[in-house]
Amino acid sequence: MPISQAKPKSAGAPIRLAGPAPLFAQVRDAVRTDILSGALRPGDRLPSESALIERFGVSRITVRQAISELQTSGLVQTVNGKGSFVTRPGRGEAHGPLVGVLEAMRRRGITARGKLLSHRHIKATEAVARELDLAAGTLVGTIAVLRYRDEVPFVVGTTWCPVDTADRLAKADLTERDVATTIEVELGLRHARTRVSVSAVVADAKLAKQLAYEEGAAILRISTTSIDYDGRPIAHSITDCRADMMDYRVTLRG
Amino acid sequence: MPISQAKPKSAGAPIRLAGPAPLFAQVRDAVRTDILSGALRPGDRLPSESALIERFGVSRITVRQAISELQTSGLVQTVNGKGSFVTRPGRGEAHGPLVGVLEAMRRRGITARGKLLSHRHIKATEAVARELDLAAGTLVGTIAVLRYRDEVPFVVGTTWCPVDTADRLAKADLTERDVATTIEVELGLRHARTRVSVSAVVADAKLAKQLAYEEGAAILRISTTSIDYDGRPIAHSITDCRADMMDYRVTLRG
DNA sequence: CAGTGGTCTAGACCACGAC
DNA sequence: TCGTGGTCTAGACCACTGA
Repeated sequence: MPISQAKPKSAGAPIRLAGPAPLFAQVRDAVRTDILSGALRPGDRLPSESALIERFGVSRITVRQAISELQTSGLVQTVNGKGSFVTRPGRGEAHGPLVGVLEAMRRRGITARGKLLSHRHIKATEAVARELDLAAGTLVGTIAVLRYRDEVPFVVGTTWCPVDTADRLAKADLTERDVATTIEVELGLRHARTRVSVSAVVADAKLAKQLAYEEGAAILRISTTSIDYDGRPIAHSITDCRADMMDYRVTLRG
Repeated sequence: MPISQAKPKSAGAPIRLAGPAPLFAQVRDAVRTDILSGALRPGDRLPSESALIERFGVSRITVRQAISELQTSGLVQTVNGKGSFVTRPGRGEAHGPLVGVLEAMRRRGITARGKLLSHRHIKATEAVARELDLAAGTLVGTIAVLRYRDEVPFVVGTTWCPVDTADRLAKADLTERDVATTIEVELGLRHARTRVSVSAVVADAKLAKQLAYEEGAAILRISTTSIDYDGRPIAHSITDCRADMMDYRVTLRG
Protein backbone atom coordinates (compact mmCIF):
# COMPACT_ATOMS: atom_id res chain seq x y z
CA MET A 1 0.00 0.00 0.00
CA PRO A 2 1.25 3.49 -0.78
CA ILE A 3 2.02 5.82 2.05
CA SER A 4 0.31 9.19 2.36
CA GLN A 5 0.82 10.26 -1.23
CA ALA A 6 -1.42 9.99 -4.25
CA LYS A 7 -0.51 7.52 -6.94
CA PRO A 8 0.24 8.63 -10.49
CA LYS A 9 -2.73 9.87 -12.46
CA SER A 10 -1.79 8.02 -15.59
CA ALA A 11 1.50 6.25 -16.06
CA GLY A 12 4.54 8.04 -14.75
CA ALA A 13 5.03 10.62 -12.07
CA PRO A 14 3.24 10.84 -8.73
CA ILE A 15 1.65 14.02 -7.46
CA ARG A 16 4.00 15.55 -4.93
CA LEU A 17 2.14 17.78 -2.50
CA ALA A 18 4.15 20.36 -0.64
CA GLY A 19 3.28 18.81 2.69
CA PRO A 20 4.53 15.28 3.19
CA ALA A 21 8.10 14.14 3.20
CA PRO A 22 9.48 12.47 0.08
CA LEU A 23 8.59 8.82 -0.27
CA PHE A 24 12.17 7.62 0.07
CA ALA A 25 12.46 9.58 3.32
CA GLN A 26 9.34 7.91 4.66
CA VAL A 27 10.69 4.48 3.80
CA ARG A 28 14.11 5.38 5.22
CA ASP A 29 12.63 6.66 8.46
CA ALA A 30 10.35 3.67 8.86
CA VAL A 31 13.28 1.28 8.59
CA ARG A 32 15.45 3.52 10.75
CA THR A 33 12.81 3.52 13.45
CA ASP A 34 12.69 -0.28 13.36
CA ILE A 35 16.46 -0.36 13.87
CA LEU A 36 16.63 2.25 16.62
CA SER A 37 13.66 0.77 18.47
CA GLY A 38 15.25 -2.65 18.49
CA ALA A 39 12.63 -4.29 16.27
CA LEU A 40 15.55 -4.94 13.94
CA ARG A 41 18.65 -5.89 15.91
CA PRO A 42 22.29 -5.65 14.89
CA GLY A 43 23.08 -8.40 12.41
CA ASP A 44 19.43 -8.84 11.39
CA ARG A 45 18.58 -8.84 7.72
CA LEU A 46 16.37 -6.00 6.53
CA PRO A 47 13.27 -6.85 4.50
CA SER A 48 14.34 -7.44 0.90
CA GLU A 49 13.94 -4.68 -1.64
CA SER A 50 10.94 -6.42 -3.18
CA ALA A 51 9.34 -6.76 0.26
CA LEU A 52 9.79 -3.03 0.90
CA ILE A 53 8.47 -2.22 -2.57
CA GLU A 54 5.32 -4.15 -1.74
CA ARG A 55 4.94 -2.90 1.81
CA PHE A 56 5.24 0.77 0.92
CA GLY A 57 3.84 0.63 -2.60
CA VAL A 58 6.82 2.43 -4.10
CA SER A 59 9.25 1.72 -6.89
CA ARG A 60 12.53 -0.07 -6.52
CA ILE A 61 14.62 3.05 -7.03
CA THR A 62 12.81 4.74 -4.18
CA VAL A 63 13.51 1.81 -1.89
CA ARG A 64 17.13 1.76 -2.96
CA GLN A 65 17.53 5.47 -2.25
CA ALA A 66 16.15 4.91 1.24
CA ILE A 67 18.58 2.07 1.91
CA SER A 68 21.42 4.03 0.37
CA GLU A 69 20.97 6.79 2.94
CA LEU A 70 20.91 4.26 5.75
CA GLN A 71 24.22 2.94 4.46
CA THR A 72 25.70 6.43 4.43
CA SER A 73 24.59 7.06 7.99
CA GLY A 74 26.22 3.79 9.01
CA LEU A 75 23.15 1.89 10.20
CA VAL A 76 23.01 -0.61 7.36
CA GLN A 77 25.46 -2.63 5.30
CA THR A 78 24.54 -4.42 2.09
CA VAL A 79 25.95 -7.65 0.66
CA ASN A 80 25.36 -8.54 -2.94
CA GLY A 81 23.25 -11.65 -3.34
CA LYS A 82 22.37 -11.85 0.36
CA GLY A 83 20.63 -8.69 1.47
CA SER A 84 21.00 -5.62 3.66
CA PHE A 85 21.88 -6.04 7.31
CA VAL A 86 21.78 -3.89 10.42
CA THR A 87 25.38 -3.01 11.25
CA ARG A 88 26.93 -4.08 14.52
CA PRO A 89 27.90 -0.99 16.46
CA GLY A 90 31.43 -0.31 17.57
CA ARG A 91 32.91 -1.37 14.24
CA GLY A 92 33.70 2.11 13.00
CA GLU A 93 37.16 3.62 12.79
CA ALA A 94 36.68 5.06 16.22
CA HIS A 95 33.76 5.79 18.46
CA GLY A 96 34.13 6.66 22.06
CA PRO A 97 37.54 7.11 23.53
CA LEU A 98 37.96 3.56 24.64
CA VAL A 99 36.59 1.74 21.67
CA GLY A 100 39.69 2.39 19.68
CA VAL A 101 41.85 1.59 22.63
CA LEU A 102 40.28 -1.61 23.82
CA GLU A 103 39.57 -2.98 20.36
CA ALA A 104 43.05 -2.18 19.18
CA MET A 105 44.47 -3.89 22.24
CA ARG A 106 42.29 -6.91 21.77
CA ARG A 107 43.56 -7.22 18.23
CA ARG A 108 47.08 -7.21 19.57
CA GLY A 109 46.04 -9.92 21.99
CA ILE A 110 46.24 -7.75 25.08
CA THR A 111 43.48 -8.07 27.62
CA ALA A 112 42.19 -4.89 29.19
CA ARG A 113 39.89 -5.78 32.06
CA GLY A 114 37.69 -3.21 33.70
CA LYS A 115 36.36 -2.63 37.19
CA LEU A 116 33.37 -0.56 38.30
CA LEU A 117 34.58 1.96 40.85
CA SER A 118 31.35 3.73 41.69
CA HIS A 119 27.78 4.29 40.58
CA ARG A 120 25.81 7.19 42.01
CA HIS A 121 23.06 9.67 41.32
CA ILE A 122 24.12 13.28 41.57
CA LYS A 123 22.98 16.73 40.55
CA ALA A 124 24.53 17.69 37.23
CA THR A 125 27.25 20.30 37.40
CA GLU A 126 27.00 23.13 34.94
CA ALA A 127 29.57 21.55 32.63
CA VAL A 128 27.87 18.16 32.63
CA ALA A 129 24.43 19.71 32.19
CA ARG A 130 25.68 21.67 29.19
CA GLU A 131 27.12 18.57 27.56
CA LEU A 132 23.93 16.58 28.15
CA ASP A 133 21.69 19.47 27.16
CA LEU A 134 19.95 19.49 30.56
CA ALA A 135 19.25 22.14 33.18
CA ALA A 136 22.01 22.45 35.76
CA GLY A 137 21.09 20.57 38.89
CA THR A 138 19.09 17.86 37.10
CA LEU A 139 19.63 14.46 38.66
CA VAL A 140 21.95 12.33 36.53
CA GLY A 141 23.68 9.02 36.96
CA THR A 142 27.45 8.83 37.11
CA ILE A 143 29.68 5.82 36.75
CA ALA A 144 33.40 5.54 37.30
CA VAL A 145 35.43 2.73 35.77
CA LEU A 146 39.05 1.75 36.21
CA ARG A 147 40.69 -0.28 33.47
CA TYR A 148 43.73 -2.54 33.67
CA ARG A 149 46.14 -3.85 31.11
CA ASP A 150 48.08 -6.85 32.29
CA GLU A 151 47.06 -6.02 35.87
CA VAL A 152 48.37 -2.44 35.55
CA PRO A 153 45.72 0.28 35.87
CA PHE A 154 46.06 2.66 32.95
CA VAL A 155 42.68 4.30 32.38
CA VAL A 156 40.19 5.88 34.75
CA GLY A 157 36.96 7.12 33.23
CA THR A 158 33.82 8.81 34.48
CA THR A 159 30.55 8.80 32.57
CA TRP A 160 27.48 10.96 33.13
CA CYS A 161 24.11 10.13 31.63
CA PRO A 162 20.39 10.05 32.46
CA VAL A 163 19.72 8.04 35.61
CA ASP A 164 17.93 5.18 33.90
CA THR A 165 20.76 4.76 31.39
CA ALA A 166 23.29 4.78 34.22
CA ASP A 167 21.33 2.20 36.19
CA ARG A 168 21.18 -0.15 33.23
CA LEU A 169 24.84 0.52 32.53
CA ALA A 170 25.86 -0.36 36.05
CA LYS A 171 24.09 -3.71 35.76
CA ALA A 172 25.84 -4.52 32.49
CA ASP A 173 29.17 -6.26 32.20
CA LEU A 174 31.80 -3.53 32.03
CA THR A 175 34.76 -5.83 32.50
CA GLU A 176 35.10 -6.78 28.86
CA ARG A 177 33.63 -3.88 26.94
CA ASP A 178 34.14 -0.18 27.34
CA VAL A 179 31.32 2.12 28.33
CA ALA A 180 30.60 3.57 24.89
CA THR A 181 30.32 0.13 23.31
CA THR A 182 28.23 -1.17 26.19
CA ILE A 183 25.75 1.67 25.72
CA GLU A 184 25.37 0.74 22.07
CA VAL A 185 25.45 -3.04 22.28
CA GLU A 186 23.86 -3.85 25.63
CA LEU A 187 21.52 -0.90 25.96
CA GLY A 188 20.73 -0.62 22.26
CA LEU A 189 21.22 3.15 22.21
CA ARG A 190 22.99 3.79 18.93
CA HIS A 191 24.84 7.01 18.49
CA ALA A 192 24.93 9.00 15.29
CA ARG A 193 28.04 10.97 16.19
CA THR A 194 30.46 11.66 19.00
CA ARG A 195 32.02 14.98 19.93
CA VAL A 196 35.55 14.45 21.14
CA SER A 197 38.01 16.78 22.80
CA VAL A 198 41.50 15.60 23.66
CA SER A 199 43.80 17.48 26.01
CA ALA A 200 46.93 16.89 28.02
CA VAL A 201 47.48 17.39 31.75
CA VAL A 202 50.00 16.25 34.31
CA ALA A 203 49.03 13.74 36.98
CA ASP A 204 48.12 15.13 40.37
CA ALA A 205 48.55 13.08 43.54
CA LYS A 206 45.13 11.45 43.35
CA LEU A 207 45.35 10.50 39.70
CA ALA A 208 48.89 9.24 40.13
CA LYS A 209 47.76 6.95 42.91
CA GLN A 210 44.80 5.61 40.97
CA LEU A 211 46.92 4.85 37.94
CA ALA A 212 50.02 3.65 39.82
CA TYR A 213 51.79 6.49 38.09
CA GLU A 214 54.17 9.23 39.02
CA GLU A 215 52.92 12.62 40.04
CA GLY A 216 53.77 15.11 37.29
CA ALA A 217 53.73 12.49 34.54
CA ALA A 218 51.72 13.08 31.37
CA ILE A 219 48.04 12.22 31.26
CA LEU A 220 45.94 12.10 28.10
CA ARG A 221 42.46 13.40 28.89
CA ILE A 222 39.72 12.45 26.46
CA SER A 223 36.33 14.06 26.79
CA THR A 224 33.47 12.69 24.70
CA THR A 225 29.76 13.27 24.27
CA SER A 226 27.75 10.80 22.19
CA ILE A 227 24.68 12.01 20.34
CA ASP A 228 21.80 9.89 19.09
CA TYR A 229 20.06 9.98 15.71
CA ASP A 230 17.62 12.63 16.96
CA GLY A 231 20.46 14.91 18.01
CA ARG A 232 19.98 14.28 21.73
CA PRO A 233 22.99 13.65 23.95
CA ILE A 234 23.23 10.08 25.22
CA ALA A 235 26.18 10.28 27.56
CA HIS A 236 29.19 12.38 28.43
CA SER A 237 32.46 11.04 29.72
CA ILE A 238 35.92 12.12 30.71
CA THR A 239 38.70 9.58 30.52
CA ASP A 240 42.19 10.01 31.94
CA CYS A 241 44.85 7.72 30.53
CA ARG A 242 48.47 7.00 31.33
CA ALA A 243 50.18 8.63 28.36
CA ASP A 244 52.95 6.07 28.41
CA MET A 245 50.45 3.30 27.81
CA MET A 246 48.14 4.71 25.20
CA ASP A 247 47.38 7.33 22.62
CA TYR A 248 44.20 8.34 20.85
CA ARG A 249 43.89 7.31 17.23
CA VAL A 250 41.34 8.14 14.63
CA THR A 251 41.09 8.40 10.85
CA LEU A 252 39.27 11.42 9.50
CA ARG A 253 37.62 11.43 6.10
CA GLY A 254 37.04 14.39 3.79
CA MET B 1 29.11 9.36 -26.95
CA PRO B 2 28.97 6.21 -24.87
CA ILE B 3 32.08 5.14 -23.04
CA SER B 4 33.56 1.72 -23.65
CA GLN B 5 30.33 -0.20 -23.33
CA ALA B 6 27.89 -1.42 -25.94
CA LYS B 7 24.53 0.30 -26.17
CA PRO B 8 21.26 -1.56 -25.57
CA LYS B 9 20.23 -4.05 -28.25
CA SER B 10 16.64 -2.96 -28.28
CA ALA B 11 15.10 -0.64 -25.76
CA GLY B 12 16.17 -1.18 -22.17
CA ALA B 13 19.28 -2.57 -20.62
CA PRO B 14 22.83 -2.27 -21.90
CA ILE B 15 25.12 -5.24 -22.32
CA ARG B 16 27.43 -5.34 -19.32
CA LEU B 17 30.59 -7.20 -20.05
CA ALA B 18 32.57 -8.53 -17.15
CA GLY B 19 35.51 -6.35 -18.03
CA PRO B 20 34.94 -2.61 -17.85
CA ALA B 21 33.97 -0.69 -14.76
CA PRO B 22 30.33 0.29 -14.32
CA LEU B 23 29.27 3.35 -16.27
CA PHE B 24 28.56 5.44 -13.18
CA ALA B 25 32.08 4.65 -11.93
CA GLN B 26 33.56 5.82 -15.22
CA VAL B 27 31.62 9.06 -15.04
CA ARG B 28 32.51 9.50 -11.37
CA ASP B 29 36.21 8.90 -11.99
CA ALA B 30 36.30 11.21 -14.99
CA VAL B 31 34.85 14.06 -12.96
CA ARG B 32 37.02 13.18 -9.97
CA THR B 33 40.12 13.32 -12.16
CA ASP B 34 39.11 16.76 -13.39
CA ILE B 35 38.83 17.92 -9.79
CA LEU B 36 42.06 16.35 -8.53
CA SER B 37 44.03 17.54 -11.56
CA GLY B 38 42.87 21.08 -11.05
CA ALA B 39 40.88 21.30 -14.29
CA LEU B 40 37.95 21.94 -11.99
CA ARG B 41 38.96 24.17 -9.11
CA PRO B 42 37.35 24.56 -5.69
CA GLY B 43 34.16 26.57 -6.05
CA ASP B 44 33.79 25.77 -9.75
CA ARG B 45 30.49 24.49 -11.01
CA LEU B 46 30.49 20.98 -12.42
CA PRO B 47 28.98 20.39 -15.85
CA SER B 48 25.21 20.14 -15.45
CA GLU B 49 23.56 16.75 -15.33
CA SER B 50 22.28 17.17 -18.85
CA ALA B 51 25.78 18.07 -20.06
CA LEU B 52 27.22 14.95 -18.47
CA ILE B 53 24.39 12.86 -19.92
CA GLU B 54 25.33 14.09 -23.36
CA ARG B 55 29.08 13.90 -22.91
CA PHE B 56 29.08 10.30 -21.67
CA GLY B 57 25.98 9.05 -23.46
CA VAL B 58 24.42 7.69 -20.30
CA SER B 59 21.11 8.12 -18.55
CA ARG B 60 20.38 10.71 -15.93
CA ILE B 61 20.22 8.19 -13.09
CA THR B 62 23.72 7.02 -13.96
CA VAL B 63 25.03 10.57 -13.86
CA ARG B 64 23.27 11.20 -10.57
CA GLN B 65 24.77 8.10 -9.02
CA ALA B 66 28.23 9.28 -10.06
CA ILE B 67 27.67 12.70 -8.51
CA SER B 68 26.14 11.15 -5.42
CA GLU B 69 29.35 9.25 -4.74
CA LEU B 70 31.40 12.38 -5.20
CA GLN B 71 29.19 14.04 -2.60
CA THR B 72 29.73 11.19 -0.18
CA SER B 73 33.48 11.37 -0.61
CA GLY B 74 33.33 15.09 0.09
CA LEU B 75 34.60 16.44 -3.23
CA VAL B 76 31.30 17.88 -4.43
CA GLN B 77 28.36 19.77 -2.97
CA THR B 78 25.06 20.24 -4.75
CA VAL B 79 22.64 23.15 -4.52
CA ASN B 80 19.11 22.78 -5.79
CA GLY B 81 18.38 24.98 -8.78
CA LYS B 82 22.01 26.05 -9.21
CA GLY B 83 24.19 23.04 -9.79
CA SER B 84 26.95 20.92 -8.27
CA PHE B 85 30.14 22.59 -7.11
CA VAL B 86 33.63 21.49 -6.20
CA THR B 87 33.94 21.81 -2.43
CA ARG B 88 36.47 24.13 -0.89
CA PRO B 89 38.91 22.09 1.17
CA GLY B 90 39.42 22.67 4.85
CA ARG B 91 35.72 23.05 5.54
CA GLY B 92 35.22 19.68 7.17
CA GLU B 93 34.73 19.05 10.86
CA ALA B 94 38.42 18.55 11.23
CA HIS B 95 41.31 17.88 8.91
CA GLY B 96 44.84 18.19 9.95
CA PRO B 97 45.73 19.00 13.50
CA LEU B 98 45.85 22.70 13.05
CA VAL B 99 42.86 23.23 10.87
CA GLY B 100 40.52 22.80 13.76
CA VAL B 101 42.71 24.95 15.93
CA LEU B 102 43.38 27.87 13.66
CA GLU B 103 39.91 27.95 12.17
CA ALA B 104 38.30 27.75 15.57
CA MET B 105 40.51 30.57 16.78
CA ARG B 106 39.77 32.70 13.78
CA ARG B 107 36.07 32.26 14.48
CA ARG B 108 36.66 33.52 17.98
CA GLY B 109 38.51 36.46 16.52
CA ILE B 110 41.92 35.39 17.71
CA THR B 111 44.80 35.72 15.31
CA ALA B 112 47.31 32.91 15.20
CA ARG B 113 50.26 34.00 13.13
CA GLY B 114 52.88 31.56 11.97
CA LYS B 115 56.58 31.68 11.31
CA LEU B 116 58.73 29.39 9.21
CA LEU B 117 61.54 28.07 11.41
CA SER B 118 63.39 25.89 8.95
CA HIS B 119 63.21 24.18 5.59
CA ARG B 120 65.64 21.43 4.72
CA HIS B 121 66.14 18.25 2.75
CA ILE B 122 67.05 15.24 4.84
CA LYS B 123 67.14 11.48 4.63
CA ALA B 124 63.92 10.02 5.98
CA THR B 125 64.18 8.32 9.33
CA GLU B 126 62.59 4.92 9.61
CA ALA B 127 59.49 6.34 11.30
CA VAL B 128 58.99 9.07 8.71
CA ALA B 129 59.63 6.65 5.85
CA ARG B 130 57.02 4.28 7.23
CA GLU B 131 54.43 7.04 7.48
CA LEU B 132 55.16 8.26 3.96
CA ASP B 133 55.37 4.74 2.53
CA LEU B 134 58.94 5.28 1.34
CA ALA B 135 62.20 3.43 1.77
CA ALA B 136 64.18 4.57 4.80
CA GLY B 137 66.88 7.00 3.76
CA THR B 138 64.92 8.48 0.86
CA LEU B 139 65.46 12.20 0.57
CA VAL B 140 62.46 14.13 1.88
CA GLY B 141 61.72 17.75 2.61
CA THR B 142 61.05 18.89 6.15
CA ILE B 143 59.55 22.11 7.35
CA ALA B 144 59.25 23.44 10.88
CA VAL B 145 56.73 26.10 11.81
CA LEU B 146 56.17 28.01 15.01
CA ARG B 147 52.78 29.49 15.65
CA TYR B 148 51.81 32.39 17.91
CA ARG B 149 48.59 33.45 19.50
CA ASP B 150 48.60 37.05 20.64
CA GLU B 151 52.42 37.07 20.39
CA VAL B 152 52.71 33.97 22.59
CA PRO B 153 54.19 30.88 20.89
CA PHE B 154 51.93 27.93 21.54
CA VAL B 155 52.44 25.41 18.73
CA VAL B 156 55.58 24.04 17.11
CA GLY B 157 55.08 21.67 14.22
CA THR B 158 57.28 19.70 11.86
CA THR B 159 56.12 18.36 8.53
CA TRP B 160 57.81 15.77 6.30
CA CYS B 161 56.83 15.28 2.68
CA PRO B 162 58.35 14.68 -0.77
CA VAL B 163 60.97 17.29 -1.60
CA ASP B 164 58.99 18.99 -4.34
CA THR B 165 55.96 19.36 -2.10
CA ALA B 166 58.14 20.77 0.66
CA ASP B 167 59.76 23.26 -1.69
CA ARG B 168 56.41 24.54 -2.89
CA LEU B 169 55.19 24.60 0.69
CA ALA B 170 58.12 26.69 1.84
CA LYS B 171 57.36 29.27 -0.85
CA ALA B 172 53.72 29.53 0.19
CA ASP B 173 52.38 31.86 2.81
CA LEU B 174 52.36 29.94 6.06
CA THR B 175 51.69 32.91 8.28
CA GLU B 176 47.93 32.84 7.88
CA ARG B 177 47.09 29.24 7.07
CA ASP B 178 48.27 26.04 8.69
CA VAL B 179 50.31 23.51 6.78
CA ALA B 180 47.54 21.01 6.10
CA THR B 181 45.26 23.67 4.66
CA THR B 182 48.09 25.18 2.63
CA ILE B 183 48.81 21.81 1.05
CA GLU B 184 45.20 21.52 -0.03
CA VAL B 185 44.47 25.10 -1.01
CA GLU B 186 47.76 26.43 -2.35
CA LEU B 187 49.25 23.21 -3.68
CA GLY B 188 45.95 21.70 -4.79
CA LEU B 189 46.73 18.32 -3.25
CA ARG B 190 43.42 17.21 -1.80
CA HIS B 191 43.44 14.55 0.85
CA ALA B 192 40.88 11.78 1.12
CA ARG B 193 41.61 10.98 4.74
CA THR B 194 43.96 11.76 7.58
CA ARG B 195 45.33 9.34 10.15
CA VAL B 196 45.65 11.05 13.49
CA SER B 197 47.29 9.97 16.71
CA VAL B 198 47.15 12.17 19.79
CA SER B 199 49.37 11.65 22.80
CA ALA B 200 50.53 13.54 25.86
CA VAL B 201 54.08 14.28 26.96
CA VAL B 202 55.75 16.69 29.36
CA ALA B 203 57.84 19.53 28.05
CA ASP B 204 61.59 19.01 28.00
CA ALA B 205 64.01 21.92 28.19
CA LYS B 206 64.14 22.55 24.45
CA LEU B 207 60.39 22.42 23.95
CA ALA B 208 59.79 24.58 27.00
CA LYS B 209 62.09 27.22 25.61
CA GLN B 210 60.50 27.19 22.17
CA LEU B 211 57.02 27.53 23.61
CA ALA B 212 57.91 29.93 26.45
CA TYR B 213 56.59 27.24 28.72
CA GLU B 214 57.70 25.53 31.90
CA GLU B 215 59.74 22.39 31.81
CA GLY B 216 57.56 19.51 32.96
CA ALA B 217 54.31 21.13 31.85
CA ALA B 218 51.84 19.19 29.73
CA ILE B 219 52.25 19.07 25.95
CA LEU B 220 49.62 17.77 23.55
CA ARG B 221 51.38 15.96 20.71
CA ILE B 222 49.40 15.46 17.53
CA SER B 223 50.76 13.22 14.82
CA THR B 224 49.02 13.19 11.45
CA THR B 225 49.48 11.65 8.04
CA SER B 226 47.31 12.81 5.17
CA ILE B 227 46.46 10.41 2.37
CA ASP B 228 45.34 11.30 -1.15
CA TYR B 229 42.49 9.81 -3.17
CA ASP B 230 44.80 7.14 -4.56
CA GLY B 231 45.80 6.01 -1.09
CA ARG B 232 49.27 7.56 -1.26
CA PRO B 233 50.63 9.52 1.69
CA ILE B 234 50.91 13.26 1.04
CA ALA B 235 52.59 14.47 4.19
CA HIS B 236 53.32 13.52 7.76
CA SER B 237 53.57 15.93 10.63
CA ILE B 238 54.09 16.07 14.35
CA THR B 239 52.75 19.03 16.24
CA ASP B 240 53.51 19.90 19.86
CA CYS B 241 51.08 22.26 21.54
CA ARG B 242 50.97 24.01 24.88
CA ALA B 243 48.21 22.07 26.60
CA ASP B 244 47.08 25.15 28.50
CA MET B 245 46.33 26.92 25.24
CA MET B 246 44.64 24.30 23.11
CA ASP B 247 42.98 20.96 22.84
CA TYR B 248 42.19 18.73 19.89
CA ARG B 249 38.54 18.57 18.84
CA VAL B 250 36.79 16.41 16.34
CA THR B 251 33.32 15.01 15.71
CA LEU B 252 33.12 11.38 14.69
CA ARG B 253 30.24 9.94 12.73
CA GLY B 254 28.87 6.42 12.76
C1' DC C 1 10.93 32.33 -18.34
C1' DA C 2 14.63 28.64 -18.97
C1' DG C 3 17.88 25.86 -16.60
C1' DT C 4 19.11 23.36 -12.61
C1' DG C 5 18.69 19.55 -9.48
C1' DG C 6 14.94 16.49 -6.63
C1' DT C 7 11.80 12.83 -6.78
C1' DC C 8 9.49 9.01 -8.87
C1' DT C 9 7.86 5.22 -12.04
C1' DA C 10 8.06 0.64 -14.86
C1' DG C 11 10.85 -2.45 -16.73
C1' DA C 12 15.18 -4.73 -18.08
C1' DC C 13 19.56 -7.60 -17.73
C1' DC C 14 23.31 -8.85 -14.83
C1' DA C 15 26.29 -10.96 -10.92
C1' DC C 16 26.35 -13.15 -6.68
C1' DG C 17 24.93 -16.48 -2.95
C1' DA C 18 22.45 -20.36 -1.21
C1' DC C 19 20.12 -24.47 -2.07
C1' DT D 1 17.33 -22.69 -9.84
C1' DC D 2 15.72 -18.87 -7.31
C1' DG D 3 16.08 -14.82 -4.58
C1' DT D 4 19.15 -11.20 -3.52
C1' DG D 5 21.15 -6.81 -4.69
C1' DG D 6 23.84 -4.03 -8.76
C1' DT D 7 23.44 -1.48 -12.86
C1' DC D 8 20.97 0.85 -16.41
C1' DT D 9 17.36 3.01 -19.49
C1' DA D 10 13.55 6.52 -20.97
C1' DG D 11 10.47 9.51 -19.48
C1' DA D 12 7.76 12.26 -16.22
C1' DC D 13 6.51 16.12 -12.89
C1' DC D 14 8.19 18.97 -9.31
C1' DA D 15 10.75 22.88 -6.67
C1' DC D 16 14.23 26.05 -6.71
C1' DT D 17 17.27 29.74 -8.83
C1' DG D 18 18.25 33.57 -11.50
C1' DA D 19 17.57 36.51 -15.54
